[in-house]
Parts: sequence; structure tokens; C-alpha cells
Amino acid sequence: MKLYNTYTNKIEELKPIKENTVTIYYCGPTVYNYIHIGNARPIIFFDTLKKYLEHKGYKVIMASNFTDINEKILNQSKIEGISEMEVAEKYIKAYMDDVRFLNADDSFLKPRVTETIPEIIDFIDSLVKVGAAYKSGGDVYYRVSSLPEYGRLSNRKTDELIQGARVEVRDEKESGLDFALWKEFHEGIKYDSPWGEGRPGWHTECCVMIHKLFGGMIDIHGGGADLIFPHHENEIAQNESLYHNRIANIWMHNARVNFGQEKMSKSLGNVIWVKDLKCDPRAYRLLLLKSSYRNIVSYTDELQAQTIPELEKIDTAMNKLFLYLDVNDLFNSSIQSLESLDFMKRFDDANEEDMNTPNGVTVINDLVKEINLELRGRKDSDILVSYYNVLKEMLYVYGLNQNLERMSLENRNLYNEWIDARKEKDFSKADELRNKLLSNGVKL
RNA sequence: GGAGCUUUAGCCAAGCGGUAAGGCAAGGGACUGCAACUCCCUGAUCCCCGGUUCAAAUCCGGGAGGCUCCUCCA
Repeated sequence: MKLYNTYTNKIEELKPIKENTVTIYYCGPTVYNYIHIGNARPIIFFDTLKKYLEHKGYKVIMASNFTDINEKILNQSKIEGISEMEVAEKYIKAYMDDVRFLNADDSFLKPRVTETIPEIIDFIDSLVKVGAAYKSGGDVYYRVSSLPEYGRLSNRKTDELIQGARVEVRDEKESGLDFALWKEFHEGIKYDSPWGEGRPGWHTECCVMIHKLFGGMIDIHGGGADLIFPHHENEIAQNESLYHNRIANIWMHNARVNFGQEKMSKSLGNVIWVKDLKCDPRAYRLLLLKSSYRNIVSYTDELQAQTIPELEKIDTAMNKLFLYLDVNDLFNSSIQSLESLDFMKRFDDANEEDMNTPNGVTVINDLVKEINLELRGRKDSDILVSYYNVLKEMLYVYGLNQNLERMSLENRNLYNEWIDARKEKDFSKADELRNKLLSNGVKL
């Protein structure tokens, strides 16, 4: 499949390092607060990418980290009056709840900074030894000047960065571009190191975790586009200095979610927490899938409201089809009709093109229409079964699937009575049975 | 000041040189015991001005909006 690579600014063919296996890592949250619907975009996107690759037969190993030690966490612990560890635990749990709420697979690897400290210290130590980093006071900094190609990912030249730098240049750095690998720290959680008591800097953890988990280069490194500079640029720099590679063959970045015309961010305070989403979370997923992951989405309540009937239409078709197969005992067939294979191919073709989910959604809509026509018309069993199998697969890949269960024996009897009552034009009895079925949770 | 992205019907949106997908909303019709669902029909000189080409929403130049990054942020 083709994927847009931020590193080369080109759409490239995905060529897994190890045949039939794709390794993915994307930057996870600093766990000091709940996540908002913009933070949910990488969760949803990479979950979708993973499911698509699995649908195509790849084994996917995906990891996403937790930054569980950080000054924000320390601040939050003071606000909440609990320890840093407790803050981290609380928001990791909340994050995982949100992941499941968003119908994303929660089985990815979840490395934590606090579980990677020895490796991080070794890594920094090695960088010092090769001259790519230096100690200054109790801190250690990466020496950007040691890497001529610094800035490749974000298309920046170091002299321009110096001109544009708005950060105050701190005396302890050789250059304003240098970034901290280790910071002297004497409060809260702290670790002993060759440079004294302190904490690791933010940019080091990801490359160390990747190396620890995967033992070398990975296929895809992802994250929000905001991380391209400086975070990912700095990750690459450190890795280049030590391992002489760029960590991942393909760097993928999802665009942000705005709140209306504004940027949505915790610091601006205009956020919608995932846990506070009013609608079915699948409707939010659909909202995102209807746009390319590389385009900014401007979230409004109106836009969200618009996707709700769209999801309902898909659900309705699926429910009707499921009910029909249930009542007629047609689930056992694994027939794939030519028609359904054509839909599947169109769906795959869309996703092969850098995860063109808007076009994938179009295929789902087209299939939904065909299902409705078939259910209204000839009701060919083979076709209906194969449509079901294909739609189910598509909805699973996009995380729009529901958990449908077959009717109980009791409901099935009620259902048959309902059909009979309608045939006999006993409408009051029919309505009664219908209400009973609906209250029993049967989707008619 | 530097870098980049973006502008397609009321709204979302695809499109990557060959004559504008799809969805939502709206209007009209069909189906239906009621309700819901569903189906059919109706809509765009692709921000503006030049240029290249037999052919441009698509390429080039200029202009005007909108956005982002260069600073913690997915």
C-alpha cells in the first residue's frame, strides 16, 4: 500500500522490513489529564491503519508510549493532592477507557518512561561518549551541531532556526538549538545518573523505547503533526548519532482537530473531552474518517450532528441484514459473491492510497444502498450473506462495527408471532409484539 | 521575520491533465396497516486574474481569504 512519508515528503510504497509484519509506533500521551477529541485522532487513525493492515493479512505489532514522568504530572499531583504515580495511574486508566470507548483495539504495547529509565540513561551516556551530547552542570544536552543533516524531517535549516528562535537561550547550552536529554531535578520522582539526580528529557524516551521493544528500525513511526518539530526531529537526531538510522522508514503524521476555527488545545481550554462526547463515539470516528487524516478537521456540533444520521443509516442496513440472516439461519455460509468482492476491492483500493478513508466510506455507503435494494427486492441468499460478510469486515476495519447478537429463542418466537399477526391484520396484537421485541433489544 | 498547508454546491468531502464521486440537509415522488426504514428524481462555469496545453478543479505565475509550524501541545 502507499503511504505519505513526512520524511521524504512523498507517497511511498510500504515495504515492511520483515516480510508480512508491520511494526508501528506512535507517540502517546503525557498522562496528566484526560484526553480531548483532538488527542483521539491518532488513536483512531492508527487503530484504523492497524486494522486495515491486518485485514490485508499482515501481522501488526504496534506500540504507543505513556509519558508518565513530567513536570506537568508533578503540577497536577499538587493540584489533586496525590502522588505523581497516582496521577499517572489515574490518567493512564482514563486513557485506556477512552481508547476502548472509541472502539479502538487496546492490545498495543504500552511502554512507560518510568519502566525504561536504565535504558534511557545508557542511551544518553552513549551519546555523550560519541560526542553528540555534553554535560553542563547537572544537565545533559544534545549537540545539534554534531549532526549536519539536522532538520531533514521538518525541512528546516539550522541557521533559520537560530534566527527564528523564540526560546531564550540558556547559558548552560552551547547553542540555542541544543535540547535537553537529562535535566537536573531534585523534587518528586527523580533518578540517580552519572550526571547526578534528575529526570530524562522528553525527546529521548521514544527512541529508547523503540529500540528496546523492536531492536532496530521500525516500519512506521507516527504521531500528531505538531510533533514533527521539535520532538520527532530530535528523536531522529539522537538515533542518527548512535545508530545511524532514522528510526522508521515511514513517518506518518495526522493533522489536528480544530474547535471551529480555532486550535483545540488544553492550554487554550477550548476542548471537548473524549469522555464527554455526547454522541455515539462511532459517529465521531465516522466524522474523522470522512476527512483525509492529513487534513485539519474543524469540529463543530453541527458537523457532528450531521454524521449521526449517516451512521444510523449504516447501522440500520446492517441491523436489517443481520436480522434477515438470523431469522433465516443463513449465517453459516462463507460464500463470497462477485458483487461483494467488487465492493471489497473498491474499499481496499481506497485504503491502499494512503488510507483514503473518505473514499472508503463512500464504498460503504454504496454497499449499504445495494443491501437495502436487495432486501427490498429479490433477497438472494448468497448475495445477502456475502454482502454481510463484506460489510462486517469494512465496518470492523473502520471501527464502526456494533456488537450484534442473534435473537434468543423467546424473541424469535415473538418475532414469528409478530409476522403472523401482521399477516392476519391483527394490528393491535402486532404493535404489542413489536413493542415487546423492541424493549427486548431486538433491532427491527 | 522564516517555513509550509489550504480554498470544490447550504454543510462535510473525493479528485493528482481528458471534461465535477459520495454523504448530510432541502424540495418533489414511490413504497407502507400505523411508525420507522428504504428506493427514485432535483443541485457546482471547482476563490479571483493571467499563462502553458488539443484539453486544467487538477500544472506555472500573480492576487485575495483561511490555517499551521518555528514555543509545552496529538
